[in-house]
Amino acid sequence: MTNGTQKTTESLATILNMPAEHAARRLLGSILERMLNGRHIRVKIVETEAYDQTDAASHSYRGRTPRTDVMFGPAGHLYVYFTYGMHYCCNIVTGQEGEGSAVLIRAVEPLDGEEFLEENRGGKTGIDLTNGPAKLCQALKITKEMNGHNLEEGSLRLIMQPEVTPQEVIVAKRIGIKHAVDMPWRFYLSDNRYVSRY
DNA sequence: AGCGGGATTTTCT
DNA sequence: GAAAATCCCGCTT
Repeated sequence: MTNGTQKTTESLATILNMPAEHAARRLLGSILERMLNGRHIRVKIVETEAYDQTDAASHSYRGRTPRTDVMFGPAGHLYVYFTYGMHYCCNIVTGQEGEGSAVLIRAVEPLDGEEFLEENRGGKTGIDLTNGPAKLCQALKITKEMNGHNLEEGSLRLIMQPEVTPQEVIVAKRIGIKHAVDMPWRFYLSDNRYVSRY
C-alpha cells in the first residue's frame, strides 16, 4: 500500500456483490480448490443456476429460516442444503447481506485429482463424476458440515478467473423445479462434456 | 436416448 | 403430512 505497484486483492464478497443472475454467469470458468487429507482437487465450474428472494423457486422466497440463514448472509460463503432424503447440493451466496440470493453449482469439470473424485464417487468415472449438483458434492465431499463456509479460506476455496465471453455461455431454463420454470436462469459453457443436461 | 419409479429424511405447513 | 434446486437402475425404442 506504500507504493503503487502492489496488487490489490478484491474480496469475494465484493466481486460477487451483484444480482444472482449476473453472478451465475460470472462464476462460469472459475475454479474450486478442495484440500482433503493433504491432497488437492481442482475443478472448473461449467454450469450454474441463479436463485433470489423474488423467485418462487428459491429457498429464500418465503424468507429467512434456519435452513436459508446462510443465503441471507455475506456473499462468497457456501450454502449447502440436503434434499430428497439423501443428496447434498451447494450454492455460492451472492449479492448483499440480507438479499437472499445464491448460485447453485450444477456441474464442474475435474482439472486435477480425478482419482480422488473417483474414490468419493464409489468407482464412477468420466463425466459421471461431477455432471450434476449432488454428484459434484459427493465427489468433493461437501456436506452440511460445510454449510456457511467462507470460500476465501480453509479446505474449500473459490478462485475467480477472468469472465468468460458471452459467446461461450448458453442460457437455458432451470432444471428440477416446480415454480418459475420458464425463467432463463441456468447458464453453462457451450460444448462442455460435464454439463448435466442438454 | 429417453421414460418411469423407487430410495430416504429434512424442512416447513 | 407433503414436498423436495436428485440420482440410479431397469426397461423400451
